[in-house]
Amino acid sequence: MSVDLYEFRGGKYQCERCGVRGWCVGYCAEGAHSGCNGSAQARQRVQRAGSHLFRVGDPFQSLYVVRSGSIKTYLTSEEGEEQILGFHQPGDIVGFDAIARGRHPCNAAALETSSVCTLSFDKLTKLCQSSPHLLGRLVEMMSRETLRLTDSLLLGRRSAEQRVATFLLVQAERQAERGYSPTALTLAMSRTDIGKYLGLTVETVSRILTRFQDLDLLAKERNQIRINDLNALRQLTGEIDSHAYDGPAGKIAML
Amino acid sequence: MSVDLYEFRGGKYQCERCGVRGWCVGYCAEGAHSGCNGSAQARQRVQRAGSHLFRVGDPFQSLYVVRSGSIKTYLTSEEGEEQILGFHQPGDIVGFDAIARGRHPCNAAALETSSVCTLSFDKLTKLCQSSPHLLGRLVEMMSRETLRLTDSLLLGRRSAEQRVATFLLVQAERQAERGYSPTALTLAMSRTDIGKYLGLTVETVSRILTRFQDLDLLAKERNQIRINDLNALRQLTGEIDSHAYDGPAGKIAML
DNA sequence: AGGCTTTGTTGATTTGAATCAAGCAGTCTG
DNA sequence: CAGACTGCTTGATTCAAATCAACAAAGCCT
Repeated sequence: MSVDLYEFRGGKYQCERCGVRGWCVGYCAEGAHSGCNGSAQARQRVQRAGSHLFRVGDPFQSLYVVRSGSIKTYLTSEEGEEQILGFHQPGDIVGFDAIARGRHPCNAAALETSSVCTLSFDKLTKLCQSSPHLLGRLVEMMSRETLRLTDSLLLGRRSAEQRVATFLLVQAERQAERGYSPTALTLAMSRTDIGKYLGLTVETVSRILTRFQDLDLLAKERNQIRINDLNALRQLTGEIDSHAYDGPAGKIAML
Repeated sequence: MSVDLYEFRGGKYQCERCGVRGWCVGYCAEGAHSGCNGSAQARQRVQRAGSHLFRVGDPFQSLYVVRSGSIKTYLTSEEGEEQILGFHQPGDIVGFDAIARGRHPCNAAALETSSVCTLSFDKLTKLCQSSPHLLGRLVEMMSRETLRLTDSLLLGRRSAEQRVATFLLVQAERQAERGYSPTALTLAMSRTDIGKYLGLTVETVSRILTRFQDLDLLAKERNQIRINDLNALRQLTGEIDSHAYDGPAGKIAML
């Protein structure tokens, strides 16, 4: 079985040197832990900017682990308006929402050139039978997804300013988790996409960002944002419970 | 092991005559399906109106299956404002969001006298090792939860009128799923709670309900709502994709 | 380079829902 | 039973964000 691993880019060997393996269910599924004698045969795949991993209605075969780049999931209303459900970055898993009905209930597209690993869901569940560790990991990741969604849900009930401030801090925190500077952000998404994600218009997002700049909380230049005052921004979120993305023990708290 | 079943109210015997067993992971866990030789030892428990199943920060031990009545999950912001995350009815499972961090990230309280079954999560995961069917069911229910949250998320981006109309239709659909009339609703929650759930003020909810009544879409009297024009209401939602709660094949579509 | 499109910013105006305020109908309580 | 309370409704006013409108800057083609 482990012969297969080398037949696909993204097999065990790839996993060993993958930057997100510590987070990755796929890594466990490759037999990294005792009690597992199979492989989910993760296949690595490159997505060009704008290309789709899947679209609404596509039959569900596998979960996707983002290895590099970023992916957005979204829905389009019949009036043609796009609603962005989430931005997914390295280490994130996309596709849990498709399990229940066997079809993807949303679209997923790459925001920039990205690579993802494809995890066969059938194989994954079979492997869960022999690996309690993997099962725990899978269920934990799904639970984490409900936390992320709950956070987004609550964010939708806050003011525009709070939404934008929170968005920036979450981006900062996620960069910090991955060892990048939390103050020098490179946004992979357009202002329009930020608006579609936060449930605001582009104009509002733009206005708030310039307001933050005028207050010297940040400096912006195209998709580069330098955060000058992380604490002030944190005040503005009016947040209590950012419980998602708490990965390596909320690094940003110390910043 | 199966001796235990009768030591708790809600063991196998109870499950056999439980109205929600068709939906219930607990029922599978009680050995209803081949390949399962253990029991999650579901314990039935009665909750008085207003009493809590758990509160934010409580250690996570088990999932809860609603058998009768209704449960709300909510968070309270530091300003003391309540945000309702969901209303949970018979057959629903509460607590998935606690798995990731081992603590409940929200509160759960009964809206009326309710009974719930407690499913030990430890035992459940152990049983999943021997029962692929149970594992599939658990993962499916968790996926369904992400769909529910996504729907709530999208609902937050619609107009107040669309939110209220959608809320009523979802309630109607859920009653229909359980064999009750989809047009004669008995709301377990107050207007205030509806507002807290939809991200609107009580006043707005009240105004919209009276507007619907003035348009002869419904008749309301206290917590009793009779829907007169299901189709008109459906038009008002402006909805595309109500993908959650599609249980027994969207019965309401035929109404 | 010059035209074209896309993306972002800024300003003026409108509007949907919140807020503020008051009253009413149940129902709880001493 | 009176008074207080709670839940619901209705009206007047305010306000935050959407909409409408214009323009600037950056990328893209030939």
